[in-house]
Formats: sequence, structure tokens, C-alpha cells
Amino acid sequence: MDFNYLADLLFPGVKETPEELEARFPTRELPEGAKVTRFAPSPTGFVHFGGLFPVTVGERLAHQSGGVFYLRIEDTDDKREVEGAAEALIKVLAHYGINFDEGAILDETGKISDKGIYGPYKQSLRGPLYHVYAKKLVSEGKAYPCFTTEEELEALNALDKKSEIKNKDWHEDAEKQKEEKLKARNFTIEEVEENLKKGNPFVLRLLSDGDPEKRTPFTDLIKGKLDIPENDEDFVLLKSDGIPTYHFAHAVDDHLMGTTHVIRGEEWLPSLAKHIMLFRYLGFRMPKYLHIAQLMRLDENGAKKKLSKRDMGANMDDYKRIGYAPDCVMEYVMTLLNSNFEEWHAANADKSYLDFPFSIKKMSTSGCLFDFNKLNDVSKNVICHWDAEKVYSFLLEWAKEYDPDFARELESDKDKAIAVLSIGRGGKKPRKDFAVWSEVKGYMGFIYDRFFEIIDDYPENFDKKDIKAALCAFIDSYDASDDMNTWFDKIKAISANLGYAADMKEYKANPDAFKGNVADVSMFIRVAVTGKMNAPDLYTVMQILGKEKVAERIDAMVAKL
RNA sequence: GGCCCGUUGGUCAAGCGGUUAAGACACGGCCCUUUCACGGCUGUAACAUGGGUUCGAUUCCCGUACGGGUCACCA
Repeated sequence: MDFNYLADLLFPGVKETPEELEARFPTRELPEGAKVTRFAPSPTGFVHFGGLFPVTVGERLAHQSGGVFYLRIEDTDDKREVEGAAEALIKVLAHYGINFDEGAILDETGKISDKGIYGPYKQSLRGPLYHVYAKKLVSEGKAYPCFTTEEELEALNALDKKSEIKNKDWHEDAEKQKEEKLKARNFTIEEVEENLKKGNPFVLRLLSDGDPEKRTPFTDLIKGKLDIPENDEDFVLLKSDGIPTYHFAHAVDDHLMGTTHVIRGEEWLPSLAKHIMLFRYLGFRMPKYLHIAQLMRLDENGAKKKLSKRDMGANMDDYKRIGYAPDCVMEYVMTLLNSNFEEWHAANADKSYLDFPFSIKKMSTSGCLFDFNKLNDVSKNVICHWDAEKVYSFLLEWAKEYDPDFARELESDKDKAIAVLSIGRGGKKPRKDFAVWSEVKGYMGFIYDRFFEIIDDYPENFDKKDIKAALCAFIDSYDASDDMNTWFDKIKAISANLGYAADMKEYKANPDAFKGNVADVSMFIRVAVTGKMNAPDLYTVMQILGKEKVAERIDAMVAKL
């Protein structure tokens, strides 16, 4: 068969040669060892937590090596495309500090445009490029048109591909389909011309010369040495609308764009054989591959499942709403990505995770479970090293969006907010009171009258008369200019007068001799002033509130008892 | 069902032929402490399983089980 003739028949409009294309996409001039990575999402929805893994790896690998990190939009399936998803994705990633050197970016008007010379960076705009290589493959007898329609193939298939049916019918149906597809290999030029004349659509399939009995050794940078069975499927290169499938676009784009390291989820491992074959047919050098294990979650029955978009913790908006600072999320991602990150960070508490020497070797081969406990712990550890000013600004930004009432109070008296947020901050052993911004109101909201509530349900074992007496005595003697020791000595004196132990050791030695102890008396006061059993340092809180406010609250409590 | 990947405490994980099998989170106890938070000490808890190879296997090989993935004109 005259394949050149066939190629012209199929792609009459393609005049450019692969060589000319190669010249338009020159080899990148980068320093030795520089990695070129990309994030290549399909704009089908929001970014989810699992997606942050490959992104972060790609970003770190590129930027740590002085390479290039670019964004390519894989919008080759308009059926699944979601309006505005690509724009939203770029914004979300930017929120987490992930920025691209090249590729699809947002311009001033919020629209997507290209940056860089290897574009277009939207696959839907690269049609002619793919066709050049498609034509080449046809002319070499490595690809052929298939006029069997989707419907015809589906008719052979009794199974719903998307369901989870597992039985032997699977096998039989798959065999039938395969046979039908193989029939398409046998065609004549005349048949093609006739089909074309009728305007029948076709897909372009790869003519596989593979034998699954044979194996190709392959090294994945994460999984290690693999033995891949050769691909024997005549898979689709171009869909009937002329748009490439993922596989074909992957080979062409990553070659032309000079990707050195392909980072993707391990769900791609089974199609690796296809890609190996495609790169060989095309004469492209293969990039290195990193297949990252899937992030998992626990289902109702305690079984591990892939973390999917529906799950809590999947949608990145959840993190923003709950009030996780971007850096906290990124640090958690790093702890999951590189097992030695935590250790490094403990030794370099003041440094950014961007200073951490990220290593492919330290990446796990198996999928891990998402753990909120750990995230919270990481988050607390990050925030506790921030100064109050920084905490305030992040908190305020969050509150403006999700808790406007709280935001108003925070803004009304910034100094007061900073003063409270400063309690126990700084030094070697800072307080770790909150992991997320949505917790903060519960922690310090009581300093604002608006969120302060009188709670008078003291534990039953205390006499209300004692509580009242303690409160009255305290406010009578309270002097805001007292230092902390004087202040506490006064409480001790009040305790002793009421028959409560002023000294804890004394109390512990003989608890029956007292009605209670100074801790209990402190609690009486704390509850009256803060409305909480637990609060940050009471002395400091009173300093911030001022004598007038303290007296007002204590009086209110006394009146209520 | 075929093919692919994986399996060390509840979770994340060190380990790369000989270890009392680290550490972190979570959980329990104790200490410190006017509460909380922090901090210190401490405890419970693990190499899926059966065969090999070896003087010796958590580590290497094979099988089994379990989990996950994939088998589209979706990525």
C-alpha cells in the first residue's frame, strides 16, 4: 500500500513536516541537571487535595534544579470540560504559592493566555501540531484510519464500562471488541477513499507491533525497576473530531515542550506500555517518569479508597473555608511527600519549606491515608512560630470572607487583638492553641462583648456564696497596676480567707482540711471574666480588658448568682 | 476476569541480610502548672501469609491473601 498517498488522503491540509516543527520548538537551553516539569490538568472541575501532590513535586523538582515549571491545559474532551475550571485552578494554586514560569497563565483581565514560546499551552489549540505527527505515522505505516463508529463498538459491549462489574463477561466482551477493532486493520485505499467521499468520520489508530508476552524493562523514578508487557492494542491517536487522545497529546506535547520529567498519578502506570510504543514510533526520546501513589481515604467500612472529589478534605475550598493557612497545607503535603521533611523542619523551624532539599528518593511507593490530626498538628507547629502581626493579618483576611462579624471586631481595635494573639507567643515554647482560623473566635472571642456570654453554671460542689464572696473580694482589691505576683498574692489571700488553700502543696497534703484551693478560686474569677473554664493567662487578659470591663463582668456575674 | 502497583503499630513512616524494629500524629499515665495550651518523662501498639535462598530474613526470590489501579473516540 502507498502509505504516503494514504497520508495525503487523510491529512490533505497538513503541509508542515516534523522537521520544520522541531525547529519551531527548539531544545531548551538550560543548565546541567535542570528539570523541566509540568502540571497538565484537564479542566473538568476543582483542584483537589490529591492533585496537589504531583503539582508540588513538579514545582519543587523544577525550581530546585533551576529548571522550568509550566502549565498545560489538557482540554481535549469538551464533553467533560467545565466552564471556568482552568481559571479557578490557576487561582487556587496561586493561593498555595504555586506559580508557573511558563504556559497558561491568567492575564490582567482574568483570562487565560500564553506565556512562553512552546505554546499554545491549551491542547485544544494545538490541533495542527498533532496532525503533522499523525500524518508522519500514517506515511510510515504505523497508524491507520478506522471507520468503525463508537456505536458499532459499543453494540458489541454488553457491559457498562463505568460500572464495577467483575466477571468473565468482561473478558469475552473485550475479546469481541478487540477482534472488531482488528478488522479495521484490513482496508484498501479504495475503501478509505469511498468512506472519505461519503464524509464518514474516522479515528486514527496506532498499528501496534507489540507482543504482550514480551516485556520492556523500564525504570520509574519512584516505583523503581518495572517490567512492562508490550502494548498490543491499536489504541486511538486522533478522535473522530481530529482532536488527540491523552496518549498522543502526551507524546507530542511533552516532546515539543521539552519536558524532562513527567509526574503523574500511578493510575497511569497501566498505559505506560502505550506511551513507550508511541515514543518509539515517533522517534522521540522518552522523558523520565514519576508515578505517584494515590492519596487514600477511609470509607464507612474502614476500607481504603482513593480520595475522590466528593470526599471531605478533597476540595481545596474546604481548607480555605475552615481556615488552614496555605503554608500549613503545603507543609503537610511536604511531610507526606518526603519522609524526612519533618525531621528537617524540626531542625530548621525558621526556614520555609521551600528551603528543604526535596528528594525523589524519599518519596513513598505506596498510597497514604489523609489524616486531619496530622494536618492540624503540622498547622499548629507552623502558626505558633509566626508573630502576632502575621497571625492577625491572616486571621483577618479569613474572617472578612467567612466571619464578617468577627472581622469587624478584629478591625475595630487592632491593638487589642494583637495583644491577645501575643499571649504565649514567641520564645522557645510557644503556645499552640489553634490550627485553623475558624477556631480562633472560640479561643479569644470573649474579649469582645459581642461574643462574650455569661456562663454561671459553676461546678455543683462549690458554694455559690463562696463564689460570690470571692468575686466581690477580688474586684474590691483589683488594681490594674499590680504586677503579676502581687495580683496573684491577692487571690491567694482571698482564698485563705474563704477557707480555700492558698498553697497547692499544702492542699494536696491535706485536701480535707479545705473547701478547695486557689486554683478553684482562680477559676471562679476566670469564668466570670472570660465566660470560659479555659482561657489564656488570666492576668494578661485582665490587663487587655482593663479594670472597667473586668469590674463590669464580675458585677454582672455577682448579680446573677 | 486479564494486566499493573502496593502491603512495617490506629495513621504517616525509618529500615536496605544480623537492630532491644527509630521517630511523628493520635491515645493512656506521670511531672510541671492558678485553667487551658506548651514543655519534660513514660506506656499500649507493627514487619499480611506460606514456601524457598542463607549460618541468619522485616529486608532477596516464588506463590497466596488482602487492598488499590486499569482494561473508552476520559484524562
